[in-house]
Amino acid sequence: MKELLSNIHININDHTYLKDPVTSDLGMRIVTSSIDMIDEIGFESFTFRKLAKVINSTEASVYRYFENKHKLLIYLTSWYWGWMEYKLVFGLANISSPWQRLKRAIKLLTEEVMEDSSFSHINEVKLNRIVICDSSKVYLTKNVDSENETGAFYGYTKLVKRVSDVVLEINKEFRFPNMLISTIIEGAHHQRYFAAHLPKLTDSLEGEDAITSFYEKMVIDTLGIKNNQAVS
Amino acid sequence: MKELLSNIHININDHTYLKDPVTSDLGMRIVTSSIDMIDEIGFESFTFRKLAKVINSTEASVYRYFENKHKLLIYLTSWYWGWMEYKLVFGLANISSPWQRLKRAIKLLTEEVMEDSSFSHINEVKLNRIVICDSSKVYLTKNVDSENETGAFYGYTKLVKRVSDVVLEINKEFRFPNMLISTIIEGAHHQRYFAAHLPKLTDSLEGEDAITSFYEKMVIDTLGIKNNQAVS
DNA sequence: CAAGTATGATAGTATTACTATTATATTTGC
DNA sequence: GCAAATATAATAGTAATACTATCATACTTG
Repeated sequence: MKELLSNIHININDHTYLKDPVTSDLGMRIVTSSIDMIDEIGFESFTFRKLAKVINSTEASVYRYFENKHKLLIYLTSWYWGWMEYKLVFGLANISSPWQRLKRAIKLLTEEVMEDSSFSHINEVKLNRIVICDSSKVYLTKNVDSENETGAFYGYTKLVKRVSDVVLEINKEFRFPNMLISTIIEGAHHQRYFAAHLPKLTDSLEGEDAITSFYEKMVIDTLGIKNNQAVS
Repeated sequence: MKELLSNIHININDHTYLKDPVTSDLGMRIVTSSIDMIDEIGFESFTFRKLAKVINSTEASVYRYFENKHKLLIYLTSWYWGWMEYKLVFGLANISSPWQRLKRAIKLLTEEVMEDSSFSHINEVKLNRIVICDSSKVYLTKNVDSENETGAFYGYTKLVKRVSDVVLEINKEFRFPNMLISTIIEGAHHQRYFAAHLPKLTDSLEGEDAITSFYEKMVIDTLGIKNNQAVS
């Protein structure tokens, strides 16, 4: 997937920024360094003032790109979901068996993230950690509804829809496709966090990715083994 | 469950407060009104200054009970998990069938919360909404590890342990008991939030609690139907 | 009734989350 | 190659937040 497409670009809803950061050097530095900083000191301690200092710019200049740090977080998480969707579309291309498609999708959504050299200004490993810690903070606020109207969570819902459509390919009578997929996405993130910080809330297995194993088993069992080619 | 036990008291780890709020009138007002306010304006907008005004006290007095609003949130969520555990113990008393015990536990953990008149200073319906929106914010910070050491999340882990023990009663070979239970607790909360604000991420059913139905099905299917008396 | 404890009143500080203004580069269009 | 537009830097300022400190008073308890 690396250098195949040199000009891939993840589209982000333009309500999240005031000025598109990919259109300038300063914008790229804002994105790159904000990822570094949020990963390092946490979203709560992160401020535009600190960021400006690191990138040798000013607070006012950063504000020309993003209204506030919350909007910047929406931008970063939207990028992440867009990136995941792009990886999903690639990963499922030419795979015709619905069970295989679903298993690949689950793996992608739950496994640990590796760096992707296609996007030099974004460190996907760090961004993944940010998504795990902070992505729920973008919608767990009193402004969800108005922000949702502006399309702030479009990338996330689009990804969920795409995977739940695969679920429906397998069992079109299944009544909970979106619940199933959003449960595994959020669940896998939580479990990775628990594994690192609150191990009593999770389980680990020797020499195996317990999280991916669990969610794969869960989905297969929940969808039923009737015409299940999943075991193969 | 109402007036059976007039002196029930939920024990909270004393690292979460500076002065136990149940020991004074001011303390009770802090707890009661902070629940009202956080539910109404959201945790981000909630400040001790605003709270003090509402309870006719001062910022400094509130600070004598809680170090900061984050600690207050830990107190509130700990109370909630303690309360859930108390309801769980009650709800499972004298039920000997493990499957019945598990089904009752899932129902309790995933269903909508009703008010409990045993605790007059706490509105459980509002507190449940706060837990749904804000409980993850207590551990999704850079201080998790040190706060965990002080026992801040003990109530939550204890509840998860108790239910995962029921899982192991049914299938002691099951490799993911904690993951399963923490997934349904966090999952059910998320899904209720999605149902209210981001409906594309969930599914709803006419005349039925889709969330409880889904998680019950999920757990039953995932644990296997071998010696399953669950359907009965 | 004295001594301790809890609360209230008031004030003050550092930091955050912005907004505004002006000057200086840099790019682009002709 | 130059004018016009645009982007950024420099600086300053404000309101709100998240506290901390001090002192007076009221209330409780031994």
